[in-house]
Amino acid sequence: MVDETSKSKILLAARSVFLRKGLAGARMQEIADTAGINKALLHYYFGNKESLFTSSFQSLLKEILPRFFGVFTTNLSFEEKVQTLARNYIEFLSDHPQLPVMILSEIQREPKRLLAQIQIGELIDLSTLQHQLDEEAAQGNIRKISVAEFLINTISLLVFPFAAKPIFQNVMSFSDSQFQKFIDQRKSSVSDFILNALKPH
Amino acid sequence: MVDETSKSKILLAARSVFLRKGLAGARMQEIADTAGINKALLHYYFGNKESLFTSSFQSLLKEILPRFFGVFTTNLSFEEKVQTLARNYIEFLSDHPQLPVMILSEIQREPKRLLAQIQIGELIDLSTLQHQLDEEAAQGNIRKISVAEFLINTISLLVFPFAAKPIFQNVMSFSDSQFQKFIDQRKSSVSDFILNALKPH
DNA sequence: ATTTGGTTTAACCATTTAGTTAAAAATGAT
DNA sequence: ATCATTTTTAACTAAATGGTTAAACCAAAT
Repeated sequence: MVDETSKSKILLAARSVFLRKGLAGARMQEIADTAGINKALLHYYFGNKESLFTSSFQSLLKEILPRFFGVFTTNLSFEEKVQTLARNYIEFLSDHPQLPVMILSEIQREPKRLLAQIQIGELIDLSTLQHQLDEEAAQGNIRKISVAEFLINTISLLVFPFAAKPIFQNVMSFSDSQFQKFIDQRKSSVSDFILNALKPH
Repeated sequence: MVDETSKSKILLAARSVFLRKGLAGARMQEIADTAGINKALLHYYFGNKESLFTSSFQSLLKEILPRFFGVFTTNLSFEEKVQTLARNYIEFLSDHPQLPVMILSEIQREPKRLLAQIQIGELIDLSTLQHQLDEEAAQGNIRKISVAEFLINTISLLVFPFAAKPIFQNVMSFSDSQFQKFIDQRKSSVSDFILNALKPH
């Protein structure tokens, strides 16, 4: 059963408007309209714009972070982890292509306020992942690589194409459906690319 | 000799403020103050905020695009092109880490207005690059790869770490200098990563 | 029937901000 | 010295916008 309280309707609406306009560009009135309620109720529940933004950001992160990093707490093999990660990211971001840019830009603009909410440490144990990478390297399955480099390379390949979607489509003269086709292929091609790059000499 | 006209001082100041605050978040007064002139002169030269934004964006692109894509019009070998690309991107973005997010977010927010200014076609000939990739593949130097996939993978690996800088530093507990050290290593490690990924079976 | 909490209405305030204006001052070329 | 151009000053307008308020309304629970 869907949560249809006004509070959650507001959070959903705020998410959608902030996603398109950012904090500074969003209008409280538009959020109220989108939520199908009035401006007074916005302030009744959330006090002011910033606190609404923070709340909506928080509820968003709560939803997506486990989806993005949950795979690291599984028992999958290294190869399977990479493949699962790629599928998870690409499938979710295909439905929310504007998400990366909005998150990145709001964090860049006010890092302290938002970073506090991102406690990835609870979702991904860096030292365990580093152990797995070392283990694979010791067994000659992959080259030696630091967890920092592995993570940033993997996430870069998965997320950036969505962040750069409009400019990429422009450069390549891709229609929306061509872009989506290209992106779908990446579910496998990105993991191939990464696993190849990590193949021992 | 540096161009010290008011007009160019304004463009520089606008660039810096828009870079930090974005179009909606920027204040004309702050731009005037940064430029060391008054608000009336802003409007005297640029009429309104949007036209100032467009002008400053245009002057910015004119400066950075050749730096980013000029390598594709050289006679360098494929390997050297990748290496040069990596160096160029990383060196420039190290000095302007906020640039990617601001460009991506403004393009996402108003694609038509800004994409018109990005005529990468004049800087990078896709079919020539595709030929070079095919050629290398035919000679057994690399795997077969489309120009779209090659470009997006390469640019992703080079640009995304800067876009994600604050969150990455947070996750990794990297200080600024640790981040810079990590980034410096990527001048070679990214090209290695790419060239490995493209090594034939 | 009354209370309670959520919700609407609609008017209102205060502030910020883009943009304007007109006159004066500075600057530099002729 | 004069003239055109650039720049400043400072006050002003108009609009947008975040936020407030108080009274009324409604539905469900008691």
